[in-house]
Order: sequence, then structure tokens, then C-alpha cells
Amino acid sequence: MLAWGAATREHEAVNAAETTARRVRMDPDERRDQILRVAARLFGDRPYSEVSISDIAAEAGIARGLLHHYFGSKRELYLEVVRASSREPLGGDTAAVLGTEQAWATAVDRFLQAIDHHPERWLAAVNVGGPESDDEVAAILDETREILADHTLAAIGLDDRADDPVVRAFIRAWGGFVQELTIEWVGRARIDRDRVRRTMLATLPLLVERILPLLDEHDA
Amino acid sequence: MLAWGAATREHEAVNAAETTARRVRMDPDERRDQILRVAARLFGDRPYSEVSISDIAAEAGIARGLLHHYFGSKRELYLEVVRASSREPLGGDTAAVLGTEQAWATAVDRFLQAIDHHPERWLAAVNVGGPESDDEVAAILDETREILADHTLAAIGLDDRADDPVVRAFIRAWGGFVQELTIEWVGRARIDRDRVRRTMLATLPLLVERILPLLDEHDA
DNA sequence: GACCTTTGTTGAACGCTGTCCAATAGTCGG
DNA sequence: CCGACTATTGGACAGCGTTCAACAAAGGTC
Repeated sequence: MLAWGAATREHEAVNAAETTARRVRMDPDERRDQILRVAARLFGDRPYSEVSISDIAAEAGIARGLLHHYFGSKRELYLEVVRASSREPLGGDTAAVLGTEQAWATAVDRFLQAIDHHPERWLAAVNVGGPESDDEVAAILDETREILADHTLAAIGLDDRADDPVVRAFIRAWGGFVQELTIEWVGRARIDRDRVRRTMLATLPLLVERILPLLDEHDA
Repeated sequence: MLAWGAATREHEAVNAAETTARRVRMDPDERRDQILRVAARLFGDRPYSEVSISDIAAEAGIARGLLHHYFGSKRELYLEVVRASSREPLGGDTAAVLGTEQAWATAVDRFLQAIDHHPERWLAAVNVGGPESDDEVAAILDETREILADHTLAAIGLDDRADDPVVRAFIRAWGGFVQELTIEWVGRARIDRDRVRRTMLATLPLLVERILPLLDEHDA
């Protein structure tokens, strides 16, 4: 009743449901995708706790129970949204020969271009958008960053040391550097894209050359 | 008295409240502090949404309503916890003359020592422990990081450029580098303290010398 | 075309949450 | 010892996420 009232607001599926059929039967995959899209949009707009199952159900034009039928719980639905968005391409694969200066430049440019194209997505993904700095969400984002670290190592031709914990820690730290740098760019506008680019291009090779050897020594 | 002492520590407060006195009247400031301590412990143990007002009230040996009397809402209480913990000293002020190599080493050592002393606090503060990557929580942590950036600039003797947005962005990015590096150390143990120390000591001066001039140019 | 099985979908019911507020009872000054 | 003050209580409330038995749309079968 209240759900129906709210459901009449907007969106094609909703209107269709209200005017033509009281009950719309969809292919499970389609329904799942539809719910996922609506949820992704709402979770992108406002924080986790302020998006209720009722909201999502209303906008999707379905009953609350159906969400639980498909995803089990609100949390699981949210995780699915995060998983889906973390699977979206960010870097893309490099065409040039890996390990060359050109490969590194290409990787950096693609990275920056992806962020430039979807700044809000990047900010959301990076802002640890988790509902409660949650272990599962953190694990997903962590995995994404590890993969990004692999790509970074490959791009600068250091993939032969990808199993070295210290090297991984070092690259992850550099990822933190880049993350903050891009936030300063697209989020706070205290630095422009070209400076971000120059910094990224110059910094990692410099650090690999000058700092990494320092970490290979056993004692100071 | 002793009952209060127990109340601040363990759930014995519940027993004490049930067996001896049905109603314990405290000084508002003490009560506020006690609630804050209990809340800080619980919010540190598990995520925001899994800590209920009832839990906090039970552990503190008080009624749920009293929490709202003191803090207005669960959210406000949480923000207070975050504010309090972000005020805790992390770096400490430097004794040596700022801008020297020794000042930088001292600052780094104090920083590392603080983390080493309370690793869980550092991880909690850094893990964007916010309930929903929330604007207010983010703002508080942001402010803390800006202050830390100021201290960093002072330690390396670059405080005369503290108003330059590009320099600030650069230092903030370095903060991201350090943050990830320390997580790799105390959180994932993929790198040891001494390597973190050497990295921090060597990296920032190197970047200031080699990368910062690059950012001062207007075009590439 | 009518039946029946399958299954996508509903909506009422439940327990728990955060929040409010009138009533209650410790505490202290006179 | 009394009265005023106020810290504290506990029940009421709306809203949340979740469950589940009942319902209805599709598709195969005859």
C-alpha cells in the first residue's frame, strides 16, 4: 500500500507495474540485474545505512521480500554491488612491451583516463565506501588493490619480484600515494591532472631505483 | 566508587547495578567519560552497525535513554569517539631544530613509536572506521591528516610553503604512502619496522628534492 | 483450450533497533 | 530534615531487516 504509493513515483518498470499488471514476472537473471542496477544507483547516492530495503524495492517496483529471495540479505546485496563495481575495468591491459618506459607511460595514462572518465566511481571505490569498514568489503577492495599492484609491477617490469612480500608492501604503499594524489586531483582540485601524471611517471621509477635497494639490505 | 571502577572496565557493572544499587547517580562529566570509554572499546571491537545502543548501555550499566540524554544520538556518540581518538597524540612535538636531518629522523621515530605502542588504535583510525564512509567522520579524519601534513612540512623545514595547494597535495599523497606502508607493517606484517623507518627517512627528502621541482613547472 | 506443476512474487508478521518523553529517585543546599 | 534540582529510568513508538506461507504468472502436457 505505502509501497505501491511510493512505487508510482518514477521508472518504467514501476509505472508498467502500476498501470498494466499488478504482478510482473521476469526472468530471474533480468530481475537480478535490475535489482542490482537500482541498488548500485542508490548505494552510490547515499550511504549504506540510509538506503533501506524498502527504498530499493520501491524504486524497482517490487516487494521487499523479493530482494531477500534473490540476495538473502541487505548486506549480501551490497556486497554484490561492490563486487560488480570492483570488477569494472580501471587500468586495461597494456599494448606496449612491458617493462619499458613507454609501457609505464601508457599504463599511467590509461589509469588517469579511466579516473577522468568516471571520477565519482573512483572516489566511491577509493573512499572505502563500506557500510562499517567491514571485513568483507575491505577484503574485496583489498583484493582489487593487490591485482592493481600486480599490474603495476608488470608495467614497470618488476613482475619477477611479485612474490617478494617487501616488494608487494612497497608497491601497495605506492598505491596509497597514488590514491591520495588522485583524490587531491578529482576530489579537492588542489593539483591538476598533468601534475598528477608527471608525479606518477617520475616517482615510481625513482623510488624503485633509489629506495627499493635500501629495502633489500638486511640491516640498516 | 569501586563499583564505578568496575563499571569503566568490565560488564561487572551490570551485576553490580543489579545486585547492589538500582540507580547510580554520577557526576555528568564522569558519566560522560565512562560512556565514552565503553563506547570507544565496543566501536573498536566490532563495526558500527553491530554495536547497538543497548550493548553500550548494558556494558556501562545504564539505561538506553541515558545515552541519548548525553549524546543525542548513536551517531553523535560515535562521532565523539572518533573526535576523541583523533585528538590523541600521535606524533608529538619535535624537540630538535626543525628542518634538519635530525629533526626529520626524530619525527619519524616518534611516529613509528606511537604506532608500535598502539597498533590497533592506528589501524582503527586509518581504516576509515566510519559507519558508512560518512561525510562527518571523513571530515574529522581529513582534518587530522591536514594537521599531520602541517607537522610533516614543519619537520622537513618546508613550512614556508604550507599554503601552496600543490605542496599540500603532495604531502597528503606522501601521507597515503606512509599510511599504506604502516598497514603493511602492523596489519599484514609483510614489511618490518626497520624497513618502514628506512623507507620513510629516505623517501620524503628524495621526493622533495627530485619530484617537487617538477611540480613547480607550469607545463611539462 | 483446460489442467497442473513450477516458481517468481507478495504482504503480513516478527523481533530488534534508535529515539523520545513523562515519571522517578538520588543528591545537595538551606 | 526538607525541598529543589536533575541524573536516570523504562515504557512507548516508528521504522528497520528478515522470514515465510500463500498467491499468481508461465510453460509443458494431454
